[in-house]
Amino acid sequence: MPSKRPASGRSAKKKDGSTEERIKEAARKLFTQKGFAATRTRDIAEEAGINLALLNYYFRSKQKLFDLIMMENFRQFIGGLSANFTDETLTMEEKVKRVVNGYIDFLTEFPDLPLFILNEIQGNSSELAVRLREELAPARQMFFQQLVDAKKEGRTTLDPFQFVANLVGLSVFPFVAKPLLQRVLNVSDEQFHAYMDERRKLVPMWIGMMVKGKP
Amino acid sequence: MPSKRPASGRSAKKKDGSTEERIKEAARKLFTQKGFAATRTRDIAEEAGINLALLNYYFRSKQKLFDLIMMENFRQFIGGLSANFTDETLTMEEKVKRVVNGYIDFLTEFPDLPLFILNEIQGNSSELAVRLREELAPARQMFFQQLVDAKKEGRTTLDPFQFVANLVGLSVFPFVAKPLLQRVLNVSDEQFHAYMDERRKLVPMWIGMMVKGKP
DNA sequence: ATTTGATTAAAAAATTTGTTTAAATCCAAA
DNA sequence: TTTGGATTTAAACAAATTTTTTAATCAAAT
Repeated sequence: MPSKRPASGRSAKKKDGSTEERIKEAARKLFTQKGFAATRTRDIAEEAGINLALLNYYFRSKQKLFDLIMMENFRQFIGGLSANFTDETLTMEEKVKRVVNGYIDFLTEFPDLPLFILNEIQGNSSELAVRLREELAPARQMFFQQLVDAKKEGRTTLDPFQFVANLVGLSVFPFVAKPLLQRVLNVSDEQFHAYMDERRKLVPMWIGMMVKGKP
Repeated sequence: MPSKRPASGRSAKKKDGSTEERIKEAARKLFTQKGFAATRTRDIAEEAGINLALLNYYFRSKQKLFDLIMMENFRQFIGGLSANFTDETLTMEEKVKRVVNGYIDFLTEFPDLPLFILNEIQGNSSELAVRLREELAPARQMFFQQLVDAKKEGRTTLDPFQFVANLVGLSVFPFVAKPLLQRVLNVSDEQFHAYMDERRKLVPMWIGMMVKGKP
């Protein structure tokens, strides 16, 4: 076994990035696309254009590599959320706007990330689950408080659970179901993108209507 | 190799259903729960309480068994949708009510089906994609017509794509994200069920608000 | 009673796949 | 230029898994 991780020295005789980085990117692509079990180390090596043994040389094992990728993906996924919701200076409406826009930006760039996350949370539970709650605890706390206040002042009757389910359902679900929606409704990639762009304004508006109550 | 598929004769010396059926049910459970790659034929055999060789005896291969299960799952998933949307006698509001209720019933019973379907559609494409469009073509046709009519009469400005994205997002997404929502918002299984029950009325109401336009 | 299909246990064969080894190559510093 | 460690490669290894085979048992139908 290699005594120590190779220094981040020079290398990268081929084209772009260091080989370590190329392996990570290839792994990220395949893991997020097909999950852990369905991804073979050989595929990662081929995608990265490197020798199979290099994968273990740099990352010790498939599992270690996967854990690394998963954690990075995960951090990115909830990063924006937490930041927006713990901002004291923002009104609820403003938060919603920012979260929706943030997700649409993010998911346009990494469309297969949410499905990956959802799969992992269902299957794995242990590792992810704990970190999930920890990292989102402050945001949840602040959000609940804000909703409770609004309820007291009679500005809404909407339960926090339903609120979150709707917010994330309306913003991230279209990306999760992108292939399905596109096929069933006969929508091109460009059209889909345009629809998502529309939703930057629509979703906050709809959420607003839901919050205000039943007419 | 077995020359012909065993007749569906009697047998079933153990407890319930024919062994063929028991294998299928075990396979359905594991495949939908963990996906193709992560499921071992040994696990299926054990879950079904039968000998490993029987799996190949009845279904030839893991892949064949999987394809069978997938198609059946898939049919069930879109069955209700199609039926409701092609019913000429129903108003749009009534359709929405029925689809939402249908999904909540269905997904309460088979919570991990949608994630399975979404994964398959993303990964596989070819086989599923074609059948998907074929089976839903009449429903789509009728639904579009109805929406176009409503637009003409000024009853709505909502695009069909956004309509469907919202409808399915609000009804099925909570189930897809169930583990995530439960952990982050600290919700028990019973509470979750209660929330979903609430949504039978809430979602149609929200959809109604969205259709009517922006206040 | 004989036959036939269903079922099991065990093992073997065949494949797939993660990991390791041993040797070659490369590069910067001595 | 030589040297030594980092990097890379081809090949093999080892373990897991799917599939096939063989032989034996059992239950029902002929």
